Amino acid sequence: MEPRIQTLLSASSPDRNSQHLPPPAIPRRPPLPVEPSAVGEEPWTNNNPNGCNDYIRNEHLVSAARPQLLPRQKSSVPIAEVLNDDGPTTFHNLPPVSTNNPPPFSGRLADLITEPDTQRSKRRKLDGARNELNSLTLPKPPPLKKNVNRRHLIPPLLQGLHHPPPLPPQGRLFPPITEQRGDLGDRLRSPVREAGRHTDRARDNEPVLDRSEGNKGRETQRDQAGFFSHKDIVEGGERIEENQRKSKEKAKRNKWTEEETKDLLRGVSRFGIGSWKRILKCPDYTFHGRTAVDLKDRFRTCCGDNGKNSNKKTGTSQDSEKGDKSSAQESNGRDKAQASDPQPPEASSASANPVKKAKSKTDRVGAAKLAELGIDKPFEKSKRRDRKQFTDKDDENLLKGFERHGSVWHFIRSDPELGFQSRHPTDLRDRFRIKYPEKYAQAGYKLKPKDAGKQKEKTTITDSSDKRNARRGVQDRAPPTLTTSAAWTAPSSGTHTLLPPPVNNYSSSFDDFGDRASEDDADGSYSPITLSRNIFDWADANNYQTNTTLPSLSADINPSFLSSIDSANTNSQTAFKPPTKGWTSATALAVTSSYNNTINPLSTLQLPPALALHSNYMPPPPASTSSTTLAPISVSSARPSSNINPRLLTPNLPTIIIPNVPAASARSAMHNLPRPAELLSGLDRERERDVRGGTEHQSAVQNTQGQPGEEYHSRWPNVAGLEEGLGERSLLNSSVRGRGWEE
DNA sequence: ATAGGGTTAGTA
DNA sequence: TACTAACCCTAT
Repeated sequence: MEPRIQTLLSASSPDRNSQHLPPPAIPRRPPLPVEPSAVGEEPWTNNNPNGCNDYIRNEHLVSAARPQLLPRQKSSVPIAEVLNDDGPTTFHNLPPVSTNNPPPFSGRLADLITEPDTQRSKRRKLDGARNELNSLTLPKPPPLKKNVNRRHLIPPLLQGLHHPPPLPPQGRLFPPITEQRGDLGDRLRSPVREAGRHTDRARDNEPVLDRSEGNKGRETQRDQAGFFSHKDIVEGGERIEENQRKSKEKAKRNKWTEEETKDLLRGVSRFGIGSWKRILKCPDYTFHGRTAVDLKDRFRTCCGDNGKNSNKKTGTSQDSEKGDKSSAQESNGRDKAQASDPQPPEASSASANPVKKAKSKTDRVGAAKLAELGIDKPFEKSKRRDRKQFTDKDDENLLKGFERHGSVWHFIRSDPELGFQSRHPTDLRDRFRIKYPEKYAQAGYKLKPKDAGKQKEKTTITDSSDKRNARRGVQDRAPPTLTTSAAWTAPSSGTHTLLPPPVNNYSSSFDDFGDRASEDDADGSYSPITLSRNIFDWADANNYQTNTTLPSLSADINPSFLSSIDSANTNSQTAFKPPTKGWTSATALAVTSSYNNTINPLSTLQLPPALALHSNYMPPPPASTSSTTLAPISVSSARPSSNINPRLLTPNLPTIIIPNVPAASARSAMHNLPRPAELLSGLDRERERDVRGGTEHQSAVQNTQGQPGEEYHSRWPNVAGLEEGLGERSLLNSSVRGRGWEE
């Protein structure tokens, strides 16, 4: 294989490299330290001004590895050159086939576009000469890493996917960059994008993250033959075409045939009004590309709103307080009352909606026709409950209930003061998700994609500012200010005061974090680690104890766990899915500590600046200190902590005492571990807890504003903290503790 | 009991 | 027709 590769390389490389592929010899600009770099960073995004650019330039790498699969590489006229002639955006930034020190690309779109021709030609000569040499001595593809000294917080998992795929001809379907500057900038600043970038990516060997619109965070995959699937690669481009096709298809109206209408009516007669999906799926009926909504609309067209929901009562708007909603509700009730008259649909609609009938007379289905279809009785009513709008008062009560009972929806429902007896617990949950998406997400629930999108936008700002804070280092920064939307679910009744971690002498121990943060940030690869709650399940299953010593934990680190962490680290939106089951938070933390141990002897304190486990609950902030800067905290686990004897805790091991969490939510919710600085702060307060000598369960309830031991009867979690074990001190200040866990 | 995805109603 | 919100279903 290798001789073959060499043969091919020597045959084609000199020509190609010396004449046509002049890579930049020197970086034109230093990489921007803060702003994520632009287009060049993400060769497979739609942001690329020239969709085939990356395809071409990476073809060298691919062809070196599999020349037999790419016979066109033998062409004396490299395809890159041919294509370069096509447009103004040439491939002058193409990397050499092999260089020991490939120059970093600033990643700025401007660099791609505005380079003067003179520079271009100069570089062409230089690089041509250089590449000629290289081509003689390089039988293998160039090394993937250009900066092996770069420290990784987590071992890279995605490096192997950095090869861009050879695109088929259709692969050049990347759409032109037409988005406006602002859009591009926004996209480039997106957290997903930043998270996906990797610290020491060799640009042409990078993992290809397809971040085209609607496909963010999705990793392009190779197919069995080792190629990236065409589908994945050109998906971004094709999606647009597909959408255009779709909208064209949608544009032309698909008129209902008589047979379809008959089938619809038969279906309604059989399954009842509202069972659109069932009707649609029923093989007895034929519909031409209809959706359930189409069926519903068609039925309304041909039969009006009659015949349905006759079970609905008037006056369901008794709690409607909004004028519009109320009136809507009432009219709804009126319609339903009318519809409750068990007369044939046609007769009902005729009397109830004369206007409608006149409007779509031809579409109306008469009783005769219904009889003809064998429908001689009113359509069965929908079995759905009445749709009942949530009023402002409802929302208010819902929030109140949430503060009172947490996310135990059936408690909220049962609370007589709140008046949700007619609702189902899930109704309350759904409404809460809609009305208070931030709180919902912070409570550890998964937002629906739509809501999540909104939520992401909100949190992006906070995340990036936190990152900048981290970059500045611990010493000279205030703890990240967490906005309500980002950090806390704040029961107004809360009286706990969580103080910001004081800056202390330990802070300097974390200078390395600042360093690392800036390192990572420079490349934009830094992101919080997101772990799934499955780690808790896993830990349970494996009987991990929170007092396990760090060394043993280190020894037990599952490689795939770290890989998974890295995977998650690459994309902050990716939930960590451990291979077996979960880990306890303590385990995860210890793992992290031990991992960082390779960096700094203060192993137990070494946490990434914003290591984020997923947390189901956020301890409520103090009502009186809403502006106080607080660290994101909260660690939880699937087990109550009261059975853990603090005396048994192993020195040097951070131990997280964990409140009970619903198993279901434990699987997917978010946790945020404190940052190192916050872990280091508040040491003295921990002594207070130890002196009190209560169980973890009790001592975790702590108020730093003179109300120690206040018990909060709710589902709010208590995070008892990380037990340092050095003397009487603990790493956690009070901010890492939430409310007591009393149920 | 709950989480999360799916379905349907209503509206612009 | 698209979209949102209310409601439903089902696996856990």
